[in-house]
Amino acid sequence: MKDEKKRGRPRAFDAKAALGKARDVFWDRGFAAASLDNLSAATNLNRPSLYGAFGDKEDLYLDTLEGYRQDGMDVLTEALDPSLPLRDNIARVYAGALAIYLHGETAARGCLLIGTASVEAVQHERVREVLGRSLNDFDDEIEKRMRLGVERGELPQSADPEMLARLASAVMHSLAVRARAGDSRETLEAIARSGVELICGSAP
Amino acid sequence: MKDEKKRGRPRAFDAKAALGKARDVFWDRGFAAASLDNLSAATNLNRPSLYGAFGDKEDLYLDTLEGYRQDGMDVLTEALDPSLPLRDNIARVYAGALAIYLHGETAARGCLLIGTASVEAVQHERVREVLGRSLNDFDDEIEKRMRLGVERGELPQSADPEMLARLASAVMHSLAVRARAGDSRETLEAIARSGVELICGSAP
DNA sequence: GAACATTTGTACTGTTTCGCATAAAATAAC
DNA sequence: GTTATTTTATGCGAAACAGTACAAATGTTC
Repeated sequence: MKDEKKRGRPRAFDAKAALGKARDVFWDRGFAAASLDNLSAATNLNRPSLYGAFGDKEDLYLDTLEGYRQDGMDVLTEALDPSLPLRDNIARVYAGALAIYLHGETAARGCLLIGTASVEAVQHERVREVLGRSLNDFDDEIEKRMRLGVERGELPQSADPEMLARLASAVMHSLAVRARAGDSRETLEAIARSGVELICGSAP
Repeated sequence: MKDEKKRGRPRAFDAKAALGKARDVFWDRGFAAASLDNLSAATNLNRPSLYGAFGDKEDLYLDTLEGYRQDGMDVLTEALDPSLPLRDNIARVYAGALAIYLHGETAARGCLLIGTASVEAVQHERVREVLGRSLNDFDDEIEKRMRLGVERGELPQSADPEMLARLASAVMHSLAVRARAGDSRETLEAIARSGVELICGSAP
C-alpha cells in the first residue's frame, strides 16, 4: 500500500515536508493573515499544487493543526513515561512544551493551537472542534497518569485526578500564552518549576 | 478641560461607544479577519470618521486593547478587595473573568487579549507589548494580594507570593483559552473551583 | 452675517486576496 | 509508440481590501 504506483505525473514534492513549511507560516502569522502567496513561497509550491494536494486554505490549516496535535500527543505520552516519578513526568511535559514554544525568529511562537486556532475558533466551527478536542485529549492523557499516581500512592487518595490534570494543563496553557507574549525562557521555566511543585505537592 | 468647545463641526458620535462596538468585532473575528467594512458597519461610522477619530486599523485595535486592559484591571482590583478572605478573592477573580469570557453569539469569546492579541503578537511588536504588559500587570496585582496573605497568615510564611500569583493567573489564562475552545460553563466553573482550592490550599 | 475649522458621506484608487482555467509536462497502461 | 491520467506552471478574473480625495454639511469665532 506504500508504493502503489499511481498513473499520471508523479508529485515532485514531499507532502509532509510541505505541510511542515506551511505550518511555520501559520504559526507566525495565524490563519487569517497567512496569504496563499506566503504559503506558496514557503512551500515552493504553486497555488494549484497546494489546492490539488490539500484543498483550500482552511483545509490546509486544519491539516497542519491535526499534524501538530498528533506530534504534541507523541511528545506528551513520551514525557509521561510511567516508569518515572510523577514529578519528573510533569516536569518533562513542561520542558517538552517549552522546547516547542520557544522557537521563533522575531518572537517566540508559543503553541500553534492556543496561539492561532483560538482566534478562529469563534467563527470557524471546524477549528473550534479541533482545538477543543486537542485540549481534551491532552487533559485525558495527563489524567490517566494522575490516576496511576493515586493508585501508586504518589498522590493522596483524596486527590481528584481529573481536576489535577486540568490544572496541570492550565499551567501549560499559560506557558503557551506567555511565550507568545514575549516572556523570557527563565521566567517560563520558573513558572514550570512552581507548577510542578504546586500540582505534585510533596509527592516523592 | 471637559467641555472645551472645539471649533468646526462637532462629532455626531460617542467615541467611547464606537470603541465598544469595534471591540466586539475584534473580539469575534480577531484583528486580521476584521475588515474596515465590518468595523464601519458595527460602529455606524464611515471609514473617514474612523480614521479621523482613531487612526488606522492597527491604531484602533490597540485602542480597544488598552480599553479592555483597563476594564479588566478594574474588575480585578474590585475582586481582590482586601477586606475579604484570600480564597474569596481568587474565586471572585475567576467569576469575574468567566462573566466576561462566556458571552458570545455563536461561541464564547474568551479573553480579548489572550484570544486575539496572542496571534498578532509575533509579528506586531506593539501588540506584543500591550499583551505582555497586561499579563504582567495582572500578575502584579494578584501578587500584592498574595503578599498580604502571607503577612496575615492566610498563607504559610514559606509561600512564594510571586509564583503563587503567576499560577493563579495561569488558571485564568486556561479559562480564557478553554472558553474560546467551546468548553461549557459547568466545566469552566469546576476548573475555577479546583484552582482556588489548589492555589489557596487549606487557607481559612 | 462672513470667515474659518472640523466632521461627514460618497466615491475612488491601487493593491492584495483567493480560487481556478488552461495548457504543457511527466509518467503509467496498453 | 499511443493513449490515458495526473501534476506542474503561467496567468487570469472577480471580489475584497485599506486608505484617501473631495465636496457638502455643521459647527465656532469674529
